[in-house]
Amino acid sequence: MTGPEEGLQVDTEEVEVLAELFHQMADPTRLLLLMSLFCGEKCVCDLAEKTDVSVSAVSHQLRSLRIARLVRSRRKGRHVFYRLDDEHVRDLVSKGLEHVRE
Amino acid sequence: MTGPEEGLQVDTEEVEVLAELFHQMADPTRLLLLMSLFCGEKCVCDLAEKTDVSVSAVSHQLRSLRIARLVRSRRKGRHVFYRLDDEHVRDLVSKGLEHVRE
DNA sequence: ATAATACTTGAGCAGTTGCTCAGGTGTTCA
DNA sequence: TGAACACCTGAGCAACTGCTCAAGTATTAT
Repeated sequence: MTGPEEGLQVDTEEVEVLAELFHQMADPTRLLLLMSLFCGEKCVCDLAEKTDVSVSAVSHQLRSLRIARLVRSRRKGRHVFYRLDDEHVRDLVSKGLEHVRE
Repeated sequence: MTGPEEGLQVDTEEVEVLAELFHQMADPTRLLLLMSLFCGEKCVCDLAEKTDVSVSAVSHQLRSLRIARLVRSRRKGRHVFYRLDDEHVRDLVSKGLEHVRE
């Protein structure tokens, strides 16, 4: 009745990796940062200003997102620019938004 | 360069609701429960057995998923059967799985 | 009524999270 | 070189999470 997804086969590690992906998107600050990067790369101080979160807190969260490979960074002079690392992330957030907007 | 999603407009409450949705899918136990419900409704003891988590822990997590409207329950005799409340959840988990499987 | 089964719930606790604060690194410019 | 700017990082702490345990409710069977 549900199509080809009957009997979905997943191992424990796969579930944990997936949970970690959702975990990264499960915090309002990190989610806001990801959404802010939808329209292209931004530096830390821009992100801090737009999200109204301290530079330090933003940096901590970006580090978390970077380690989890949801964002990528590059330095240009004194600024470090962040961008989404993967279009899947954009898809997931968009799908989620569709859901909460019904 | 990113299409119609430039300048994505979201208010604070919307971000928090979306974060809460991802939060529900961010725990390995809850995620496993959701995946177990992909092929149809199951009672608590079946879910506990299949996920190898105690009945009490499963019940606590199902309660959380129920309050967040990711699952729905119905009693039939001594058993309580749970099922996904929304096809969006299936979509999100499937999309996420695609991502972690590259 | 009594017992057994299936599930729920509250308390308590160890582990985790996300923030601030203070100090550090890297880069530019006078 | 030294000051200013942009960012990173570790420590510490209050808040939150997910588990177990013990006790509860709901339903069925005898």
